[in-house]
Amino acid sequence: MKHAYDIYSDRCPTRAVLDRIADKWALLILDRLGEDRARFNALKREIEGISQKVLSQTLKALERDGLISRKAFPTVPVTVEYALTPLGHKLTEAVSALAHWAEANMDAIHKAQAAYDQRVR
Amino acid sequence: MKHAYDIYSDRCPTRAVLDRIADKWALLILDRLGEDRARFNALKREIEGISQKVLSQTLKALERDGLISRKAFPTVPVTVEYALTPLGHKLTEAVSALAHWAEANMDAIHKAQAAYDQRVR
DNA sequence: TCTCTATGGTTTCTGTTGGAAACCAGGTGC
DNA sequence: GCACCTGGTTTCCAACAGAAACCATAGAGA
Repeated sequence: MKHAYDIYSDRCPTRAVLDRIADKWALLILDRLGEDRARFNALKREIEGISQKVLSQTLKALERDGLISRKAFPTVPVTVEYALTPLGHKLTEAVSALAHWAEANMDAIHKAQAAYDQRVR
Repeated sequence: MKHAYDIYSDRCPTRAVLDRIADKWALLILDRLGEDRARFNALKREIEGISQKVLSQTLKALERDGLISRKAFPTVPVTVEYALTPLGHKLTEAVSALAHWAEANMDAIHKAQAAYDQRVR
């Protein structure tokens, strides 16, 4: 057995991790940082719709999990740069696949939704 | 251009889709149905900690998006079977990768968290 | 008959969360 | 002094998640 964890188990610590990465904003941040490092306000601008609070919270959580790194430069005004760690980088393949699956299969989903709404109405 | 969608854009419909699949319970359900079809109460038992309400809601949403199918058999008591559609099946590779990344990298995350908590304390 | 089981849900209530906006600290230019 | 840049934190309210109760149907057992 490679590891004793079971994602289906209530008490398994992997659940807490899944809960964190199975989050719209965390996924978008990881996907964006997979392209290149970025600063706080750049993330805020590029990931449209994210609030400062949620961005700040999510970055902090991702940093605590060792998925991203935070570097502050004593410039004026202060510059803070976020980047993927090696651990986080391994994640981005899966994350990227998920994010871009949504882009690639949007049409099929639209059709399914329309069909469902017609059936159920 | 293969498609005109941009996951980083606020108004892009892919955002709604990402919001739905970037959900702890939806991911676990999809991952579980990737193994084999299952009935309502089987899902409820196997995916520990999910409530009936959330399971019901999530299944309904996934069905509307065309990712899973629902079949009701007029047995007594009624039997309802959920399974992946072809569209949903394409998703499970990415979903599975995400869910099992959490299992595989739990140790590294634990270490990162401990290190972070020590630094920040 | 009356109760207990099972099925697959819906409803109700309450605590936690998410997002919008305001606020904050430090420093520079006008 | 005043505005403005950075990267945040705080405040407030509406929306959501989860726990528990409830529902309809029907078969088994006492």
